[in-house]
Amino acid sequence: MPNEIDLNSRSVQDYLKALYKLQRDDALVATNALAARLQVAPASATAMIKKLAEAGLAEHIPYRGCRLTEAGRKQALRMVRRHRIIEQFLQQVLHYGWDEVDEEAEVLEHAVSDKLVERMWQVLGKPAYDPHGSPIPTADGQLPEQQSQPLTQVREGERVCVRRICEQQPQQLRRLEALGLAPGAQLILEAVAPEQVRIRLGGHVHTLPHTLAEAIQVSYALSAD
Amino acid sequence: MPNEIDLNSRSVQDYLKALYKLQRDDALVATNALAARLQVAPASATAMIKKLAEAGLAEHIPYRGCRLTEAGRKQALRMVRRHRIIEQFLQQVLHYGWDEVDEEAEVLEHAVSDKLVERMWQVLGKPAYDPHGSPIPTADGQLPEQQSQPLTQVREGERVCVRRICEQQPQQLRRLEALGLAPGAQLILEAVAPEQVRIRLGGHVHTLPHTLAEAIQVSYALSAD
DNA sequence: AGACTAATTTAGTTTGGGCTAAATTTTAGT
DNA sequence: ACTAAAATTTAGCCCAAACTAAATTAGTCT
Repeated sequence: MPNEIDLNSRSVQDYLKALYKLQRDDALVATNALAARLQVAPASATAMIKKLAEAGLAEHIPYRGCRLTEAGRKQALRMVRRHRIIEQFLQQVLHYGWDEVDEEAEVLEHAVSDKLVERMWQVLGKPAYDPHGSPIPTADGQLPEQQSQPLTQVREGERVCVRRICEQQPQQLRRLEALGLAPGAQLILEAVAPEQVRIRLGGHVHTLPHTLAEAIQVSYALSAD
Repeated sequence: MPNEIDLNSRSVQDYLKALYKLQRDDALVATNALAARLQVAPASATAMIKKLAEAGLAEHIPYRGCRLTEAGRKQALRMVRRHRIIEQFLQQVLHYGWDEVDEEAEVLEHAVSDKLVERMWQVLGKPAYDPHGSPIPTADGQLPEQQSQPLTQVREGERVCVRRICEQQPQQLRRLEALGLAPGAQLILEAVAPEQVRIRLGGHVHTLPHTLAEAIQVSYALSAD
């Protein structure tokens, strides 16, 4: 039943990854959203969606949208693993900066072999999380989830441990880095306002834009990893 | 005059590199030879040759063959540089073996950015030669040539220094490695027969097939690099 | 020189993945 | 409920780079 398709095709991989990133739970992803993400005309997205559905990688409900099947999700996770490992490798071994990493990884993830990815992962010490605290999917397609919530959801006055910084502009990342606000750091949430969030970190009080605070995932756990 | 062409296209890069490898001095390269090397139908090669000629990267003499222009040679050398640096990086940093390196580099050389290649080169210590002694073209497209000759051309009884091992099957490379016959090694040529070549290396005498001995470039210099 | 063979080029197709324009379906506003 | 706007799909096209089959040119042997 699942029709033939080239899983190694650059386009197929990009669509799967984009679909994975856009999908919230099992809601449908709009064709337009997918096309916008990939900088492609909506008609082109439709064409690819139909091919993915043919191949059993996605489910297509015409005029409503589409979502990944389990098989599709697995492939997508494979790409996410590649991407995260490559990014980390570029940073740690080749001394890339935050702002340079993503573009290069975007291309490389389609070119490296499984073997190369695993070698990089070994050289890095087989990490389960990348430097932002994002989990690295395992080679067999499992995603180690940690329980955490956005900093903006926490009660004021709570002491929390930073778990993860979700995808951000390089500039924002550098700002957090300068503050020492990285996975593992502890901080106290002082106040949440509609636009700003005030925190205490290492004896200093800082004010962050609300949108940035939303990307900071934290938990109440004391500090363990 | 030089018409537009995508220098970043995988195919274009492969054709340029193949042309460079096949070309001896400024002799013409046969269309068939090019097609065979790239595992492509002769007609496909013709089509690409015409595009390269259009773009000023090659010169095409219909029904006779083609050769690279200076511009084409420069691009080809850029690819050779990438290939050699990637191979060396895979070996030294990611612990690849001889037999695994080439396939991976063949794909990666089309995907990495100039920046990434230069970073790899730095991490490797900016080598001018790869582990076989093949020169790595410089970033601006110069090829550092060393004066050397095939082992089979040397007078019997001479003491020579190994400069370079030209492209060989992984199996042959491992054999030489086991003997300690690598660039920098010194040996004495004992005898050259039509099929076999006898050498003395590190106090032992070994016999090599003539074809393998041809791929060993040596010089009379005492040992300096 | 003539004629056969091998090499090369031309002509016409295919495939993947884009595109625009037009048709269709869904959604929202009154 | 009806209609206009927005989203989506269909239809038809383009381009790069491969292919096969047919036509052409070069080279060699007698």
